[in-house]
Amino acid sequence: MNERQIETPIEIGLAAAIVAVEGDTPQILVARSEGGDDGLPYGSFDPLSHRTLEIALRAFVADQSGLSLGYVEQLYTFADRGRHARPNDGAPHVVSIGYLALTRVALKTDELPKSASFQPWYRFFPWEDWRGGRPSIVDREILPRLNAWAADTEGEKAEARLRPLSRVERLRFCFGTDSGPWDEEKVLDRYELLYEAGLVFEAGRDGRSGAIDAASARRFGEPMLHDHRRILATAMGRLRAKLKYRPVVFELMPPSFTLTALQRTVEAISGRHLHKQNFRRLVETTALVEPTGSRTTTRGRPAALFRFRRDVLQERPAPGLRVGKRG
Amino acid sequence: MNERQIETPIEIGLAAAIVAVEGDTPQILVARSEGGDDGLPYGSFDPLSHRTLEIALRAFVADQSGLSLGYVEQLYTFADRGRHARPNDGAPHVVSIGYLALTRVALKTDELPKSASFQPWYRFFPWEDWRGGRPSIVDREILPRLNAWAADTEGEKAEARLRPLSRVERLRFCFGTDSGPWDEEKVLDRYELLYEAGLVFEAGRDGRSGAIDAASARRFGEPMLHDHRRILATAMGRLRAKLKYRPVVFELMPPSFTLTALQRTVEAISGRHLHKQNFRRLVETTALVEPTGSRTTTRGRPAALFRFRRDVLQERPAPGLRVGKRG
DNA sequence: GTAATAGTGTCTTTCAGACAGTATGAC
DNA sequence: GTCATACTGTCTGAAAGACACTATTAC
Repeated sequence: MNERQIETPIEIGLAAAIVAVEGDTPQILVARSEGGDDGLPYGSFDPLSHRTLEIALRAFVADQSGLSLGYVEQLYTFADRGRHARPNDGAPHVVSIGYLALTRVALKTDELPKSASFQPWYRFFPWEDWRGGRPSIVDREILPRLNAWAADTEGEKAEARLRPLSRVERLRFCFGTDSGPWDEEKVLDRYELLYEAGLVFEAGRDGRSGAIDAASARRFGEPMLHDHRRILATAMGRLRAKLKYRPVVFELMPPSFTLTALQRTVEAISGRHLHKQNFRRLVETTALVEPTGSRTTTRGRPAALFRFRRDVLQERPAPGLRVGKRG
Repeated sequence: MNERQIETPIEIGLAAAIVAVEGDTPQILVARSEGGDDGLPYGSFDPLSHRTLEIALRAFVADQSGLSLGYVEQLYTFADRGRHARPNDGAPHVVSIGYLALTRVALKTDELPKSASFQPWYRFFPWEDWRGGRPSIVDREILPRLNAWAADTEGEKAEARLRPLSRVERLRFCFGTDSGPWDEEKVLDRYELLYEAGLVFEAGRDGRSGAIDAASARRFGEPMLHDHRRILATAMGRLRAKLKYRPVVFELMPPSFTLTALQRTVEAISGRHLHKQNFRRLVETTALVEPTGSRTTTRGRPAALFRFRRDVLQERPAPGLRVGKRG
């Protein structure tokens, strides 16, 4: 039942969504190509040089950007034909493996090579930031067009075999229409819906029928090369989910921080506003942090500084900040 | 910042953990090699024949076993050197992508090719079945040896750079020693711990120093070829986790079923006993099922039959059976 | 004093976990 | 009736979600 054969040259590509948070802006390391297009840092995997995928990833990131990554997590492997290259161009087939990585240094932008920079991730996903309430782009731009798309029953029929849900159902699932809830973890589902509806730039670039013109598409977030925006969407959703059951936020925080700064960071990532009191209680009851003893001196009342309690890693089964509907 | 090069021929292998539940036994499709060793169904990916990885997976499974898969989910991509082949044998480097698949038919064993069969998954992980209370193998075989391993501070030092947790800490984390909780989702962590401690057969086979002899190692579950048991551990952990927030159990159930049968299936997978009343309330409040109207005729009081309510897919944000400590 | 930010105290609702019971069939 | 399995009613305590209030600094 085991068989093996080689037919097409295959290349393994590694793409990394490297996240840092500065103040209340989550940032993503973006590599700009010669053509001026944005993409994720990308490198190919050579099994002779590196023993594992993760080692290779850390190496090429350090090599290209000088960043030493902390937390690294594999996301997903894509091998869809037609990715990257045009069909029949004789190029090797690319299988790309997406990674999420967290780092503390978003600041030293001047130490990065010229082609690389940290960019606010909501530039690529403007509809994902609900900290200031329901974003106007959802109601003004997205939902009207998606509703029109969902009303196209002809197009729907064509995809019926592949999709268990109807267009209206998917719309409700992704965007919580009809007063349904907004689930901030469904970043990838929403991006894919917008892609299929032809609203994002990449849909037109990939030659999808029904795609809107490139200029209008720019309103639906900055595009990225290849499927890098899709990988970023996967990373955002994964990070938003992971926050709740693993203490990964602390990978993004400095060694000591105020509780407000911690809350701002969680809010920045999850794209939602949290209740201050509930958040503090949550942090307290989970015993994820301990006071350092010192305090800040900013304007207003000075805040106590805290540090992450590494002990929780062994104490509790699944420590994280289980922020609920509004925290 | 983007670069590309090809140096070593690379082969993409797909390995599938195909799960079915029969009564209260979770089963896994096992392919037996000519040598009589167990492994997962395995095929290689040819980008010319198949457009996506998932399509290729479905095709080779259908081809080899005749099974048509329902739910399919990608797990993880491994590319560790030294996997599969001996070093320097000139063979292509193998990157293998693990998949979890669920299917309803565990029964038609006679239609499977001779080399394939469904096997109870607890044969490979005897310490993971806690339905009858704490398994004796944990206390009698595993913990004594792991405690001895954790007491070896010399060995510990060698791995200190790689591992943030000490051996004792990892032991507590994985097995909930010191009256800590048992987390049924940590299947992979436990397997990797046993591997590193040299207790499982694969550790000796891979030439790990400190591994116990092959005969004793058989007590720690049946081994599998390559890293297939590791992939199976990943699949089990993922499925146990997924049960709680997505309605995946129903992929394993017949079209109509009793609530008791549903509970047995959940228990079989999660390896824990659940409270009947709480389980029923859970199912009721989540509105995941609806009565079909008919009832069973077994001995004892006849049970009402239910079917999965497909509507929940669009109604609630993350429907699943959030079974808690004891359900 | 005012502006600004930090940090409680406590109420209500929901829901997980557990108790012990009653119902309906085959024999 | 007995045996076996299906099903339910309700208590308890722990959190989630929300309310409004007090505290400490700079100016």
